[in-house]
Amino acid sequence: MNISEFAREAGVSVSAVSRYFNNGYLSEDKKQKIKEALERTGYTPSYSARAVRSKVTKLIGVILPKLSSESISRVTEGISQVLGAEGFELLLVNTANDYNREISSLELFRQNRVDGVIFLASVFTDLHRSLLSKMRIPVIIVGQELKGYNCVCHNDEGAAYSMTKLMLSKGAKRPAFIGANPDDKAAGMDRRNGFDRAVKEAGLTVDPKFCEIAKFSMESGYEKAKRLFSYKQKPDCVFCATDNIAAGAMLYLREQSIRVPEDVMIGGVGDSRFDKVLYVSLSSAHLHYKTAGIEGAKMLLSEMKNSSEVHRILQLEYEIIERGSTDRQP
Amino acid sequence: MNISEFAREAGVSVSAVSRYFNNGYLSEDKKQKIKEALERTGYTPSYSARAVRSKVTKLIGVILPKLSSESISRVTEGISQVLGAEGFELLLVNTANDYNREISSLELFRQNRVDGVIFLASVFTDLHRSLLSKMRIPVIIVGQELKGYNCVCHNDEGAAYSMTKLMLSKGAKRPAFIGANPDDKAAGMDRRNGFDRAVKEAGLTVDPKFCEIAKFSMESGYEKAKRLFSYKQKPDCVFCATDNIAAGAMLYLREQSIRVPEDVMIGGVGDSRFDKVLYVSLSSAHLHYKTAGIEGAKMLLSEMKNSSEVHRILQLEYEIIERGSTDRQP
DNA sequence: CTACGATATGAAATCAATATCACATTGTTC
DNA sequence: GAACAATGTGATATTGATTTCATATCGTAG
Repeated sequence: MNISEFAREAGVSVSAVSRYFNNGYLSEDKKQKIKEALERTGYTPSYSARAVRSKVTKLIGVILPKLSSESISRVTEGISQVLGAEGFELLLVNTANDYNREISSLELFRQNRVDGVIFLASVFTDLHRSLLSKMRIPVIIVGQELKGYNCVCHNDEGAAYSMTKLMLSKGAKRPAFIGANPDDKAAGMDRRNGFDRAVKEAGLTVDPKFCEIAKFSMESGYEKAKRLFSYKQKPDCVFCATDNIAAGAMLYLREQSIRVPEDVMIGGVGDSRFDKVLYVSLSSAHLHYKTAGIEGAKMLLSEMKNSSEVHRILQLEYEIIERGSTDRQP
Repeated sequence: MNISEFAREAGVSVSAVSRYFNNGYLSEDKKQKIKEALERTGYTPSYSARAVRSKVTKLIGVILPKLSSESISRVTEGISQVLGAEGFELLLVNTANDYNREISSLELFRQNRVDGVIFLASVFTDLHRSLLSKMRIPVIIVGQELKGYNCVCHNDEGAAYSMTKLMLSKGAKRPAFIGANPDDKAAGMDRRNGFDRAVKEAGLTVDPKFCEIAKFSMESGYEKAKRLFSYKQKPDCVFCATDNIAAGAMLYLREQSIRVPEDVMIGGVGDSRFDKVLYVSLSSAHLHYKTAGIEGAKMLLSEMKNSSEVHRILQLEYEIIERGSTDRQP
C-alpha cells in the first residue's frame, strides 16, 4: 500500500498524510482520521521513497575491522545505545581487517546511503586520507587519532606508560614487550611509545630481542611468549599491548611452570571481562570502550545537526586496575 | 549528480546508464563510454531511488539481543561473512534484551526497509508469533527453534546432557545446576532438560535448592554459586548453562578456596575463547556459533532466491571439550 | 474595514532511479 | 526473400514519498 492508496482509504489528501508524518500543519480532525486509518490498514511510509526526496536515510554507517572482539563490541554497544535512542539504525560493515573493504565501504557511504559514518579504523593509508577528505557527510573516527578529523580516542601512550611503570616500580629490571602492528598508531605505536618512556624513565634499556609484534589474538600472544622465554636471560616483566595477547602469553607461562608474578610480572591493556578469572588475574589498563562509542555517537549527532569547520579530538583517560599478575612487594 | 546529468556527461541515454548497472542489453561502445565517464565524474547511482522502483534494498536486517557477547558476535561474524560476499549490507538492531525493541524492529523491517531478516531471538511471545506470521519477506531464526519457520539452532539439550553426563561419569553424586531463564527455550529450557536427563539416567535426583537461574553474566554466576555453596551439604559438580556463568561461579569458588575439580567439578556450554586460560581451564560443550551464522545467512539467500513453503530446521551438533575443571579419575 | 500573519489545504512538481514500450537493426531459418 | 528471434535503443511512464506553490480561512492589530 502506498501513500495515495492510503490517503484515499483515510479520506484525506496525500499531502495531509505526508504532513502527519512530518509535523506539518494539520488539523486535529485529519490527524484523527489518519490515526484511525493507520490502525485499520497498518500502513507505514516507505523509507526508500522518503530518502529519495528528503535525502535523509536515518541510517548510520559503522565500519569496523571485526565483530568478535570484546573491545570493538563494547564500542559498538555504546554507539548503538545512543543512536538507537535517536531513531537511527546502524548499517554495519565488517571489513575483516581488509583495507580494500574499508575503502569500498567508504565509497559506498559516500553515496546517499547513510546520514553519517563512524569509522573504527586500525591503519590509515594515503588512500584512506584521500577518500576521507572527499566525504560529504559527517565522519567520526573512533579509537584512533587523525589530525583534521573528529575523533574519539584513548590515551594509549599513557595507559602503556603507567602499566609498565607499575611493573618497574616493583623492581623489574628486564622488561619485555609484546605489541601490535606499529602501523596501527593507537594500539601499535602509542602503546610502544608509552612502554619505552617508562623504561627510559627508570634508567633501563630494552634488549631488542625482548620486543615482539603479535597479532590481536591469544594464539599469537602464546607464540610470542614462547620466543621471549627461549633465551638464556629471561625477562622479569612483560607488557602486552592487549589483554588477548597477555592471556595467550600467560597460557604459555603456565605450561612452562614459569610463575606469575614471582618469576615474571604481566601487564595488559583493555581490562577484558575475563581478566579477573585468569589462572592469575591480570593487571590491566582499563580503557573506556563503551564510553568511546557513546561519545563518538554524540559527536556524530552534533555534527549532523550543524557541521562545524572545527575538528574536535576527544581523548579518554584510562584506569590502572591492579590484580594478581603484578602482585609483588616493591 | 543524478543519472540524467551523468548520462548527458557520458553522451548516452539515461536508459543506457541504467542498463550498464543492471546487466541489460548494451553495446560495447556505450559500455566503454560510461566506464570512462564513471572514472571522470565518480558518479554512483542512488540506492534509495533504486529501491523505490525495484524494491531491492540490498540490506539484511539483523536483530540481536546484545552485541558484547562472544557467542552472538561469533554468529554475527558468520552472517556478515556470507552476506558481505554477496553484496548485502547488514542493518543491525541491538535490542538490549528489550522485547519492545524486538517487536518494533520486526515492524520496521516489515516495511520495504530490508530484503530479508535474520533474527537472533531469545524468547518468543504471542506478539512475536503474530508479527512473524505477517512478515512478507524471508525471515531466518538463528539460535532458537520455532516450528513453522526456517531455523538454524544448536543441539542444546544434547550438549547439556553430555556435559553433565561427563561429570557424573567421574563419580559426582550431588549435581547442581545454574541455568538461564526457561522462557529462553534453547539456553534455558533445553539445557535444563539435558541436565535433567543425564541426572535421571544416572539414577540420581537433584535437590531443588541446587537449581539456580542466573542472568547471562559472570556477576550473576558468581552470585548463584554463592547461594549454592551456602548450604551445609554442598554440590560436588555444577553444570552451568553458559561459560560466562561458569566463569563467575569459578571466581567465587577460588575466593572460597573450594578446589576445582577436587571438591567440585564445573562444566559449561559455549567454549568461549577464555575457557582455557581460566585459573582452572573449563570443560565446555563447544557450539558452532559462527557456523550457525554462516548457515543462517545461506538459508536466507536461498529463501530470497525462491521462497519455498517448506520450512527447514537445521540443528548443529556440539563437541565436548574436556579440560581441567572436570579432570578427575572416575 | 483593511491588512497581515498564522494556520490549513490539496494539486502538481520533484527526487533519482527502473520498467515498459515501441521501434531499429542484425542474424538465422525455412 | 519473408518470417522470426535476438540484440540494442531511447522516450516516457512509473515508483512512493516530500516539497513547493497558489490559495483559503480566520483572528487580530491598526
